[in-house]
Amino acid sequence: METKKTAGAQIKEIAEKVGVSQSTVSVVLGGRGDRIRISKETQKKVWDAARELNYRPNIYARRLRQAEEEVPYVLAIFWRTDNLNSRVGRFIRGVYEASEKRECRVEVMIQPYRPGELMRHGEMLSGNRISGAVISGLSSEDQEALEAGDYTIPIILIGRESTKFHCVMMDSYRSGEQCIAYMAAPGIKTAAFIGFDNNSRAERKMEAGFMVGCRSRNIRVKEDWNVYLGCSSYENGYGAAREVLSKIELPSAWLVADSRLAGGIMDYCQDNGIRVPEDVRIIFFEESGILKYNRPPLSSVDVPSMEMAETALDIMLLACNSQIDIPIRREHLPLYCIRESSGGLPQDGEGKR
Amino acid sequence: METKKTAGAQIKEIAEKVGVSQSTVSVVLGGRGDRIRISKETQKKVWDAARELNYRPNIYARRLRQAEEEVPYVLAIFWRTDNLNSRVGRFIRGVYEASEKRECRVEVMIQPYRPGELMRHGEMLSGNRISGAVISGLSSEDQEALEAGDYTIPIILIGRESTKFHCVMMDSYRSGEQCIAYMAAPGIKTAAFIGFDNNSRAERKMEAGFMVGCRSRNIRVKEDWNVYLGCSSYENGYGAAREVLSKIELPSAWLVADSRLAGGIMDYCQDNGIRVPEDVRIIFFEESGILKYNRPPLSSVDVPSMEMAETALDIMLLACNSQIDIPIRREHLPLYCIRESSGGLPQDGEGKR
DNA sequence: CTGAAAGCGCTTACAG
DNA sequence: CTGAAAGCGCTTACAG
Repeated sequence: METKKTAGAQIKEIAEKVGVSQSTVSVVLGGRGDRIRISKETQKKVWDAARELNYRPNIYARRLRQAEEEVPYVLAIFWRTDNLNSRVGRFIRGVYEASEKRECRVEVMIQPYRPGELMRHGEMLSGNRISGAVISGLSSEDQEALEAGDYTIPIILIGRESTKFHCVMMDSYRSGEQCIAYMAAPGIKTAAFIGFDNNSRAERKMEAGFMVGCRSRNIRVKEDWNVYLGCSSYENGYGAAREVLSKIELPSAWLVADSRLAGGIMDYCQDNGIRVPEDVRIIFFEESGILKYNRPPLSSVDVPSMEMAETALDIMLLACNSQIDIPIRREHLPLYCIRESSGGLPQDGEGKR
Repeated sequence: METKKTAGAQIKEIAEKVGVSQSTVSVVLGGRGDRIRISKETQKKVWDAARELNYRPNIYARRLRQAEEEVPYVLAIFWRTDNLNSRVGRFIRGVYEASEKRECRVEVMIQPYRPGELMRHGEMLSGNRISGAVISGLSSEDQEALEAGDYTIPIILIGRESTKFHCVMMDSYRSGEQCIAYMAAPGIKTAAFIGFDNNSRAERKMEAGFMVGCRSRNIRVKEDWNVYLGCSSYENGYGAAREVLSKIELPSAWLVADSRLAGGIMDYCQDNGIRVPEDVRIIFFEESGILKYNRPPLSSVDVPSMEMAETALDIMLLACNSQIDIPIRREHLPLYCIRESSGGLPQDGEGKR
């Protein structure tokens, strides 16, 4: 019928070469030679032949044969190589904990991809070789290529809108709104947003939510007061703080789109006698393990990776089990680490929603 | 012979229920119903039955059947749930890039485990269901349990010594030595190490290397000058700097075991007119994306996760292909991010070895 | 101690 | 448009 597909030797060839049966080879290579009492001599011949023929066991065949009670789901997580930072760790943890909670076996494969090259792994997405896929860090280009394809498995985008696929994202607008809610206080008169020139859609939404939230609280904001930087650097942070402070009236509340600007901003304030949080309240986007250990401890908002992972898993399970045919879209509230820099410290010491 | 193993419905049952052949069911569920022109009606019946019987495809059977030219290696990475930070991302990236370099297909599974519960996944390690395993963050307890077992697949420990398994680690001793080499300069008179009470073996080695390196350069060090903290906090960093400065003569060079102490240490220096790097040169252990944006930019040493991943992959490939029977042990030099806080800035702006 | 044979759950050429 | 049958590469009872 069909011809042999895989390159490389298999158990059969080893058996032929050594002149023993396949079972013997299998037992030896499976490490059970001694237990089944295959002669030392035969064992050695088998190992030698395996090495010589460059044998590589087919893990899938083994797994199929040794079938477990419960067939696991195989979830592939596609993550951009240039973005493999701590968020991927939290995401993985989220998937793991959610799978425990749901009491289902999920095998997590992680597939890094370079921006622009997602479709090099296209065969994995369209070949029914996984139960579902989560794709993070998609560029417009990659998304377009992806949407041109046809898939039977559920595909879940993280942090990107799509009409064709499921998507799980952070509600950036509400996160901006909520930030000012955390910082608002009777005395606060003005507010400003510090972001970037080439800002993402999510960042623009966060800014919009922040501005609207300010206005609804009668905290004065102006497009003009906001600062847009070319990139993160100490100098840009320092300069941004100076620029904002030259225009606004204190006390003020700031939302900063990147915590790497913290050093420059905080130093400018300190150098100029601006007290945080008394004169300026600040929340930074993107939590870093180090913000907490600043003086004052710095507040942050971040993508709730663990929760988003849980949702992604749920969508996969749902899609695998009941053939939902319309894409699901879920927005999550961000993760707040509210510390002193934003004004009030919640009672539990460190507020995480 | 043997009885059916897996729970849940299979293609066969769906076929029986609907009254069609297995091929038809397979084609429909594989998303090729239209292409093969299965009637819409049959397709619907198949889907309905699949849902009703709670069908879950066996991915391994699919993969075996659709065998590719090259059988991939399946590498499982065991990582502690409480340690899923940015290092796991770098490690994954390292494995990916190394597998590209070696031109071999490697499927990376990531298996989080809770400290003390590694052996809950023991069956995965001993069942020949993967090509090899990398285990990071092993506790003594888990290691002991692990070493009691018997395995045919290569197991590679990250950052732990073992006589039974392969191991890949950072050369902490040399990293301490090298840190003082970076900070040494004619004027530097003293040096100190800031670490923790419950320090790890690796930390003790780093301290030892640092001390020896100092002495060999005639930079004065004393056990008494070193400070050992209970945990990381702003206050502990601040206090540690005060304590060290009360004993030593300037200029001095410090190696600090945790970059989260940076805030407190740098603030104490600033508050007391101690200039970094003129009076005190500092290197912190553990790189954080934010250190670079401090003023002065802070130097760090860190575990070279990507390189270690590459080595781990090489060991797995070697072990899979030639049955090395003695454990391999490889030590790596750390990753240095040398910035202004340690004195000299290398010519390329940011020195990474 | 070793071999012949069944079968894990799927997909795919092929015949009709 | 659908079915019968082969076979992916392994492991495992069972017979000898």
